[in-house]
Amino acid sequence: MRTTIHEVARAAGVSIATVSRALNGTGRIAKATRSRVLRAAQDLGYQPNDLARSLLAKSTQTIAVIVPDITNPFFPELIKGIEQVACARGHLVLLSDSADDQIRLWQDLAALRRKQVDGIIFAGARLSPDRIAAVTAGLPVVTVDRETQLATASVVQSDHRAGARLATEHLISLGHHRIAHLAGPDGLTVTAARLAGYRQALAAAGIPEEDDLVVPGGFLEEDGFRAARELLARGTGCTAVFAANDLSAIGALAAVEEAGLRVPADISVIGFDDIHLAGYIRPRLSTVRQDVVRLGARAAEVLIDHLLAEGPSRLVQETIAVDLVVRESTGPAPRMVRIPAPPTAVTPEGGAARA
Amino acid sequence: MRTTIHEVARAAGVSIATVSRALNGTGRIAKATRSRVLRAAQDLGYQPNDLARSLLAKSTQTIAVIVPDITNPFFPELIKGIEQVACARGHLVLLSDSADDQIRLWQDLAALRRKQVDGIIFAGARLSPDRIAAVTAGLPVVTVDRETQLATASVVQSDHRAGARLATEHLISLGHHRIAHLAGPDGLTVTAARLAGYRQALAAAGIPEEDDLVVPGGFLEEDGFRAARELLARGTGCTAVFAANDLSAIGALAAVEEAGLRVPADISVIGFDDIHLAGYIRPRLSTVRQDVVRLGARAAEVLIDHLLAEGPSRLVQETIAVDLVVRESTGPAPRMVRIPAPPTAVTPEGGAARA
DNA sequence: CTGAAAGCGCTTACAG
DNA sequence: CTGAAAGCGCTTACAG
Repeated sequence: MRTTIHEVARAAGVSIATVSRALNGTGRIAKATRSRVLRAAQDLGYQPNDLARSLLAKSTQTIAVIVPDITNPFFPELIKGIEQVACARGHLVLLSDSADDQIRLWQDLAALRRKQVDGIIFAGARLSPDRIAAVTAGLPVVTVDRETQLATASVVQSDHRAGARLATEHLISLGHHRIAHLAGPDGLTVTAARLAGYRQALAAAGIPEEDDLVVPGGFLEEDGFRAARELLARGTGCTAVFAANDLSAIGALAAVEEAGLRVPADISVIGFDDIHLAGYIRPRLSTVRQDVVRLGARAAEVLIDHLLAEGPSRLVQETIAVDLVVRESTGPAPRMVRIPAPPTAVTPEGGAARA
Repeated sequence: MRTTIHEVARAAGVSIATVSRALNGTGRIAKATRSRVLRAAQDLGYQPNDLARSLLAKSTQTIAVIVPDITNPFFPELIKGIEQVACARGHLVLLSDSADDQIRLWQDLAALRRKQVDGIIFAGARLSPDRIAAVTAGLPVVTVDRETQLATASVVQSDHRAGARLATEHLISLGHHRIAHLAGPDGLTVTAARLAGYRQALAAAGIPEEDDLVVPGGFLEEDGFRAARELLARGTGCTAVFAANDLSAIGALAAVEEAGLRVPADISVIGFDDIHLAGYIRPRLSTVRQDVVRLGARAAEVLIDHLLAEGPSRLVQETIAVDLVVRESTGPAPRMVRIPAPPTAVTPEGGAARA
């Protein structure tokens, strides 16, 4: 049994009210009483029980973070940023890695509410705005990478569109005309924003879009691998690829090599994110850097500001700038386009594949 | 203001005790009353407040997970496993990414206790057993990758020593004699265990150890990069490198390439972990696979079992097997050893470096 | 400056 | 089967 305020009160010979005041430094209290109480608390190893405290205060100093897949390197960085400011501002973080599983998400969300979290950071969610609203009803919410007309949520996100434009313009400036895009997962605003930026850049350069050059993909290595293989099999003669993110770019790199082509001599590849590994793999990956830790930090700051504000606070819509990082995976467009022999492309497992 | 049990009681025309029983399905209750209460709760959107519940129950159904750096791909996988079973068994996860910062760790640990978490999973901690004991006093603890004589903690971990032996034996079987080891961070039992396995394999093969071939490193790409560069500069003529983990192996790969050597033709490199990317980078990384998600799942299971057990439960000491994964970064020892010109090795930034 | 009392939102013996 | 009461561990007016 843990020591309670009653034990401390008895040991110090005062009432529990006095102990509470001494410990919290609230209200007038005699110096002597105060130190007597402090001593007693110390001696007994007393630790206040936040459950009781929170029950009164109607605040738990806890925020929930919901992510779809903590295994994707984007989210740990985001969480790092969130944790940093949460800790600094006296909050704890309750984590749910469930957003990609509707059942579990629902379950976790309910549990989180019952636990009386003060607010929620929703990252990379595939939930529709109204469902989010329904579930979080009343709780302050900050979404990351999820533009939404949600009347109750602030949004913090990187400037995906500008980043995609940057990446595409970089390829154009290297002389590429036939530039492919391996898109992100369906139904995410990030996916749409990056596609839009890609299109914008093409349009601005007067390069006509070709449907064949946009391939559905995803955020994992295997998504990029598959998408790139599909792209190569189409025989579009593209000389550059803008991948949905770094992981898919790395998958694309593997597919290109599989096809017997070289990066960047035959095909340039650029990603998005600038994960830590991007500078270590060969060829070093050109990419668009987003400051994910800062993104998380800002999300937490915005949320905690909401919590501190009396009444309904003004919602925030914040966009964070991104940078182009040029490394080795992008280079000048080749004079002559080498076309791989698609029918018998080798799979990574060593077998033969047919598109 | 959220609806409380009182509102529901009034709406259903019963006492709060009855509401409680109806909602929890405990005790005898008339069918009609029960459904009347359920309706009312439904209509009012009633959600019980777990703070009050936990105050009585002396259990919050919440476990804390403490990691040193969530950005290291090992930990997200671990957390994924933990989350899966925690969720399945009705527990929530409170996360603290503070173990590498003593101040914050201390602070978080205190906050976690006040929040009345039911137990703690301590992963990759650099804290001494007695300090852990002091802080967690009384709480069930499971440590991951941290053998400790801690009388109060169970341990779940991969078989690092066996894995290191596997990796080293693999290199030996390829004809390598001069095998280097880029060690992990100082003071971690994982580091010691992997070093021990490496030594065991050498000894078993009758290969004498050389101090020059063991280089202090770490778990990050830059650690592996630096360590490998240092190793190359020593001119030891080694033909194979067993790196502390995959990230450091990838750093080593970069350093080897920097020095103008080829992998595996000139030098073989093997890592530890089998992160998802290992099969996608070029050359594909040979490594030792540990099932980190399972590790996390087991840690959570063991902890929750402790929570459910009446009284002090028997501590568990569980070791999970690992596998050798051979890909492309390891190959036969070269006939002739190529030695790089150390004095002017090129840095990744393009400048000249001196060791 | 300090204590007795009420109350946060629940659960659970104890009566009836 | 149901309700009144006590109590979980605190904080905070309200008196004094």
